[in-house]
Amino acid sequence: MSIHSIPVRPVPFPAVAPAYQCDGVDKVRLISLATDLPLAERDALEPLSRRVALDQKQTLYGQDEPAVSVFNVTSGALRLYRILPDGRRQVTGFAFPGDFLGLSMLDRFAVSADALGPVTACRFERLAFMDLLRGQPGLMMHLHEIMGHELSRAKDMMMLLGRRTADERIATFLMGLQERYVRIGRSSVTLELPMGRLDIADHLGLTIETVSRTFSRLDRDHCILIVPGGVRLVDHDRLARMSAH
Amino acid sequence: MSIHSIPVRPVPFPAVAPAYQCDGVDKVRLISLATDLPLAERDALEPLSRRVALDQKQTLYGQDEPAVSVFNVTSGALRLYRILPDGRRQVTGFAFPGDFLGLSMLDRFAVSADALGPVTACRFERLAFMDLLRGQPGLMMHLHEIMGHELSRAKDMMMLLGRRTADERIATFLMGLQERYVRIGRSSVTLELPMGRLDIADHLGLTIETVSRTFSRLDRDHCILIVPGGVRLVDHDRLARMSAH
DNA sequence: CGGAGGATTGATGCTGTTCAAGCGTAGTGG
DNA sequence: CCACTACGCTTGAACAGCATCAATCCTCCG
Repeated sequence: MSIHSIPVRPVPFPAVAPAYQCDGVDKVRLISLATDLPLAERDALEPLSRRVALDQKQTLYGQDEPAVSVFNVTSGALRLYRILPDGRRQVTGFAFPGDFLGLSMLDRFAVSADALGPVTACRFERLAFMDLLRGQPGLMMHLHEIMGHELSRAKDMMMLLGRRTADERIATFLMGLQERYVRIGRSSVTLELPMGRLDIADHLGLTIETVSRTFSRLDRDHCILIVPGGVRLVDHDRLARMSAH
Repeated sequence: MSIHSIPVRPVPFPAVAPAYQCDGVDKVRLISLATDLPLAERDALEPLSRRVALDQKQTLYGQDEPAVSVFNVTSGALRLYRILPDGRRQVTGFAFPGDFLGLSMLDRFAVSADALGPVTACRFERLAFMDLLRGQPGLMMHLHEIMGHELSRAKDMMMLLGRRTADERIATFLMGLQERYVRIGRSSVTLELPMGRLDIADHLGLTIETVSRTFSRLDRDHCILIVPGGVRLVDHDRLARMSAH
């Protein structure tokens, strides 16, 4: 088999070095560099934190469990979801490096969270975290602001789930994911999709078949290119028009 | 026409005295008694506030407008919504006495808010409000918690919009509204519906026709009783089962 | 009485679901 | 190296739930 017969199979996604390793030599940074937090505030938090590592499919916490911890994701991706008694599932979102989980700091978790692949995060004991915040109004404000953005995205999702077609949902999802990847400094030509089709379906309020069909059609129309483990956004403009904000 | 021939038309909903009048004699309480806030914290806020009054259909603020204010509703009801360029609308929620609006305190409002009927609210200048919070970590925490609940309800909405049938949506909506009315101390036998069918439809991701048909069917099945301006929840258990949490 | 606006009801159609089969790749063991 | 399985994804055909279009009704109000 000559070197030229190597299949066109695109290169796997370059492994992004976990953020906590990017910082320097002697000091290990636990809180993801992708966070919105200023350095000083991260420094205030770090002493409280402990590392956690999860393998694929392991769960970080379950819905309605007592929320003893707050988390900051440092590498990998998680899915956040709720399940109805009869098994119907709504994936409320996905978490990536830099994201905080459990920020609302209620007594119990509002959703379940499990790992889509290997994940590292740092964990804060919730009560200690809250004590710290009481003395750091600036940091508290900042976390409040982050939560405000989360709430705003939740309203985007309501619009998407309540009023948009399948095509629009998929397009919006892809564009949104790309935007998020850019913010955390990942290459934006090709989108890694660490979640499966079923996760996407349960996120967008569709079935796996509809997701698959829509992906296929977008591929056929040269709007996207389906590659193993992700998609390449080919016709960015058309996607943007479809997601029609 | 004898007194007995007076139509069975139920009595109009008893006007709930605006909360700010319930407080005492010499001191006018601006912040709604229905708030979750402890008295001491309300006292800290009040000096900053100014009353606002709206007539039906007047708007309190528009989506993407610079958010110069934060509000606390004292009487009446508002609808909160977003609109797509092509006119599709998602009503993200309704606001009742005690509710805070604009609590995420981002630079711009995430949704539009307008009055479903006469409304009074109290307005806080956002920056002054934030300054005050910096000195009141307990109050800040409290508002954060309120926002946490809002986020949790937003996730309920995602589940509802993404995964539930029309019947379930209506049942869940009615049960949820009742629960809210109970919390703010309103009679719970008969539900006032200050919003129109179209508002409900745009809230639940349905069309006005589907909402109307579902209401009619529930009425026919003696599950609810449609009365002018609202509904009476007759078969509470069946509704609860339909909303199937 | 007449008009306006919201709500209801009916007939029809479409989008996305459901059910079912087939495909591709990865992993395993002979 | 090749079966064999497992799992996720894709594709097709038929169906259903809700949307759309359109007409009518009801109630409030001038």
